[in-house]
Amino acid sequence: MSGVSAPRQVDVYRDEISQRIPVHQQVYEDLRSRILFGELAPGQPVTIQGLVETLGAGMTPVREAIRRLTSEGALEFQGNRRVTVPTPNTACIEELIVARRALEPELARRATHKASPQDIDILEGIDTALDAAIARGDVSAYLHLNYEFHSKLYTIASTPVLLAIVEGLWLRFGPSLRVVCGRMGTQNLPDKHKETVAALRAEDEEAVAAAIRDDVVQGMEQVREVLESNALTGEMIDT
Amino acid sequence: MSGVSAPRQVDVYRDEISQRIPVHQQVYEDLRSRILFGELAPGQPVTIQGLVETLGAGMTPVREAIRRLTSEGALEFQGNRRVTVPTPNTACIEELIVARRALEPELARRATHKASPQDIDILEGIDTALDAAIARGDVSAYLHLNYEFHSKLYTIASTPVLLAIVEGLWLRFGPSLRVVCGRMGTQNLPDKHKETVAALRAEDEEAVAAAIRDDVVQGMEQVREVLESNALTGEMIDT
DNA sequence: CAAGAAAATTTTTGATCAAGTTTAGGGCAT
DNA sequence: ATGCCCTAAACTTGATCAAAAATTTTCTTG
Repeated sequence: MSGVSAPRQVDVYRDEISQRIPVHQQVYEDLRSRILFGELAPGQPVTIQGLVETLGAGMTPVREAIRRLTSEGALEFQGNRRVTVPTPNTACIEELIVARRALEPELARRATHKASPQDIDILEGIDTALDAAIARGDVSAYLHLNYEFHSKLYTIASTPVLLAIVEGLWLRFGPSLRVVCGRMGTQNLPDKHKETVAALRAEDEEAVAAAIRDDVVQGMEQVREVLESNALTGEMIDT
Repeated sequence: MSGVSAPRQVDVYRDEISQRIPVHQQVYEDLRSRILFGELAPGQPVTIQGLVETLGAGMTPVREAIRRLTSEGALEFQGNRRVTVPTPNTACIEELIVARRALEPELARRATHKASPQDIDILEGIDTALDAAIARGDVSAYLHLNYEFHSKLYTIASTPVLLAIVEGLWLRFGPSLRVVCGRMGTQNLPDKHKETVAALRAEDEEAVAAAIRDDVVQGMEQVREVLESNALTGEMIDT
């Protein structure tokens, strides 16, 4: 071809801003966020073609995202080719409690000495915003900020394997958290974030681990309660 | 609710013979097995088109299988569109030790009371075959049977969430086990399977958990040792 | 004649493949 | 050693085929 002095068409676009993110990655992140924060309710079916139309993406990327989320437990094969957001039962919640209680304090412990003062400030800032969200009854903001607090803390630990496991756990009970808020409101959602921040400032490993353990157990117990009362009242899976 | 809901859905004969397994599932299982048992070495690149040609499958199913395994930690994005079998470093092994030590004894404990005499017989049979494999230096058989022993035990626990997590852990250190065997042979690979079986027969939860804990720690320490000696001797990792 | 259920048809959705487009990495020339 | 170009591989789309759900039709029975 000629093009001796021909400028290449895509020469400048390769800056940092461009960041060619593959479509399957975008779809994955979008779906993941919507599941994690309860925008897709438990039991809700997720169809490939529906996502293709909604997101305007091709079929293969959507399939890849669904496979990925299925293997993370965020979606569930419903027997015959159907995929839904899972509805955890009591036994599942029990397992999640065991796993979170075993792993998250460990992550918190490892984050203790690695947390810089700025990190702790950020965590405190998240918690402040979280309190504000609770005060005005903003469920979505509460869910996002609560996740952000834990995620930030665990990221500080710099333990990628443990982090991946725990993030997978959050995907499993995330949809239920919104149901809990719908039942109990945001007022009765105590946490141990201030204790966590104080223990981090004191660099007290055990105290950080204990605060996170209490936070985790407290939160999961509420999920279990609401789940059991839901199972009793009626299986209303309305749209 | 429409109370009719007559079970007019006649069960298709698909139970026994038909069993139409999707291609993406077959590819997933094939790849998973090859990674878990070290047929794909750590660091080895995995290309989509290579698999398409090797397996004779289409591109979409292969992509789905790779996404799934990537999200399970069995494969790894190598930055720019490249996928390889991960090469765990010491920090990664440390994390795996923490996670396995936290979760597998818990699974074993829960399996104790659910294990039927037949289940225990099966476990003992696997261990006998395992000893035979060690005696004749059959690395592949050793790897398969060792996995089978643990997998069988954890399946008995009937805790799907914990099981999924632990199987994910196995995928991460599986490729390294073959490297360990290549270094140390099969003779010096002690386990605590007989102690486990005896404790199961006695229905002694704590003893079962302790045996599995020792087995896990013992095995992972060997992985760590070989990994460190490998890191010292040959930096064969591409820059 | 009406009502309900079984069967057949339609329609929606999932699974797979093949072709076109884009991008990263290696080879080659200067 | 540096920069351009070319190849090979990843990414994406659209089309096609098969399977399952929804709907309609028809047949049987009270």
